[in-house]
Amino acid sequence: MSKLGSAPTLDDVAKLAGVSTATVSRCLNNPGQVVEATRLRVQSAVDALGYMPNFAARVMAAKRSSTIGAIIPTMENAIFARGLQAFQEELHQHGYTLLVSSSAYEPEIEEEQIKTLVARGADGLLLIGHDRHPRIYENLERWKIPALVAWSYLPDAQLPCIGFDNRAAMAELANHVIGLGHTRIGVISGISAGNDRARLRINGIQDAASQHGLDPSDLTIIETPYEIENGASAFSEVMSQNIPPTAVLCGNDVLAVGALHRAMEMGLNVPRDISITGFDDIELARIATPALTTVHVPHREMGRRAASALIGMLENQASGHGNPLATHIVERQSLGPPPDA
Amino acid sequence: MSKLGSAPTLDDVAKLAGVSTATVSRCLNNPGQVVEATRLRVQSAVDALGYMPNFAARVMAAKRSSTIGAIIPTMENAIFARGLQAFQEELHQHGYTLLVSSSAYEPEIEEEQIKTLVARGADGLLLIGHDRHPRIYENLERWKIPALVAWSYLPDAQLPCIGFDNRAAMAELANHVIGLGHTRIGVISGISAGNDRARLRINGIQDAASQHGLDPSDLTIIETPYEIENGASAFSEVMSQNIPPTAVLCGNDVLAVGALHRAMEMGLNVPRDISITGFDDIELARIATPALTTVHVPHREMGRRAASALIGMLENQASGHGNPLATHIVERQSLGPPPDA
DNA sequence: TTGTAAGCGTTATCAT
DNA sequence: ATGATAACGCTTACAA
Repeated sequence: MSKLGSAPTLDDVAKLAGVSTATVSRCLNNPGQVVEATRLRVQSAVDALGYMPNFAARVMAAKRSSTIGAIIPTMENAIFARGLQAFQEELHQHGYTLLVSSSAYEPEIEEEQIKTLVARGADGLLLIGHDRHPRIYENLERWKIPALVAWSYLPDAQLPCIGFDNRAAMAELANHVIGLGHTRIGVISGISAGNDRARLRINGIQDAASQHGLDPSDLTIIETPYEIENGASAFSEVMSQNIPPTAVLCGNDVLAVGALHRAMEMGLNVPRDISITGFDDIELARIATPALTTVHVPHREMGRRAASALIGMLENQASGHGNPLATHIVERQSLGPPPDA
Repeated sequence: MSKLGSAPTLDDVAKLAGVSTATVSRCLNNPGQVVEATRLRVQSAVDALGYMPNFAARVMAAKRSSTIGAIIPTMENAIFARGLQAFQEELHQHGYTLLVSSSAYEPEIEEEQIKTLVARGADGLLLIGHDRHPRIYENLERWKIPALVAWSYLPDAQLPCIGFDNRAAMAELANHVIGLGHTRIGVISGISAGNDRARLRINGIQDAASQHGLDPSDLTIIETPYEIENGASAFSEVMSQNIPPTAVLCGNDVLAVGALHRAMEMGLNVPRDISITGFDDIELARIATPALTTVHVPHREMGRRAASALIGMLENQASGHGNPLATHIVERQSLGPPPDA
């Protein structure tokens, strides 16, 4: 019997409708199994009481939550926003709810968040990138909870993944930059430790350098957390060398916008005096001044595909594996030939 | 008895440690009540099994979840990011977990999200702004679930609130603009229906106009969803009048950045040819070109205070009511005197 | 200090 | 088509 002022329960509804709790439960979950007349009676009892099923009780009894958990590195900028949005839209269409939390790029926080999400009964997990402690993969296996990695495609990863080839994508851009005549190149990267996307993008630049006969160890590489302000500081640092670079490739658009801003403050004209590029193609890249030349990532499609793949793993024991997504360079105004060309 | 390959339960831990489930539960929740020796034994059983308490079961048994739900209008831009971040940090310090969902500025979605969060056992709710269907307030009361409104302070609101006076804040800015000599003023607002913040900011501008002997009905007001692109279109529209305004006040920084960008595309110099202002003081405002003159909102403090107030309501039946927070104008480069002054 | 056992609100398996 | 009833995994009086 429900106490006054608490949320009504299945039992309250059943009593009011004059049926058993089992019937009420069926009305809610398998309306087809119940005859029209009873269904109507139950429905009005539900409405009258403002009944809402108790989620915890439902999860316990059904042993599934129709909930997917996602742990993303940050919500502070738009890097993951579009992809996650598409991910959640696709999940919603299939009757799943998304629970999101962020790890602030901290491995320990990510591990804690994974536990929290599993404890909350998530049926499956979306993780960003591959770099994490082996213990986490062991636990996931032990708990038998399907997980999918996004934002990074690796052919031989431990977990199925939906994403793009960060290394090749950045190499393509770097090749283009070098092809324009740049030989002194600065790199402003995110912190690469524990972040395969950042690491692979650096590798991509190194690949392109080697390929063009440049010495990869001549690259000036600065690593800094993905924040606009840090992009600005790193730009100052990279430009303060004896022979400053003529092009600065940034690990993402956020860093690039910071660099762009600092260049302006330093009285440098982009791209006449210095070229700057980004990665991701978030909205910021379009509205920056000058608009940012960057690598376009198909965020929405990645989110959609990740959702389908994960649902496939949950419902059809599908492998979840797919093919890498294609990226492409978006040429805007921040990249040009080197000044002395 | 737990089946192989499922997550271990309290019972498994109890058996392994040779104690009752009650004792294991105490070790986890009130370690003080248990003697050192047993505690250690239990702890190693927990570790050995990789035990994680089942959240749903815990919520059912304890009848509280230590979870707070927040429904914010959007995650797509940074408007709510900082405040929410501070909110969640403060909650975390007090042992609460935050569950966030977004309503996309849709009243029906918000209502659905509230139900979902309540069904999931949220102990309390954070809502943005006051405008919503009375039924929602009735339900909240019926379910006896404490809720707090943030981002808008209203002295006689139905729910306790932590926020600032949107009307006065915008009036202060408008007064400043008019004081500079502007008489033809355009307004690019968010959709005001169902959004008291947007509505009150418009009212603030109207207040300032009246106060200076201008006719509030002479203001050109365009309402459009908070997106950069919309700010740009609205700017075109507001400038296409016979006698265009010399200053355009935007309902938030996102719209203002769009307007700024379009002004540049139109070959207008800001602020020489046209002044543009924002509201919120998000990071975007600082890095825009030119940097945006805007109203600074103490987002982090608001988030912190909201968390404290809500926890107070949950734990000490405190009223949750506080005083309005102060805002202030941040003068940067997008506002100047009118061209003909 | 520790154990026993009664719930918590559903779902799902049997009967009927 | 519907009704009993046994789980589900945990917390918390109450007993010992």
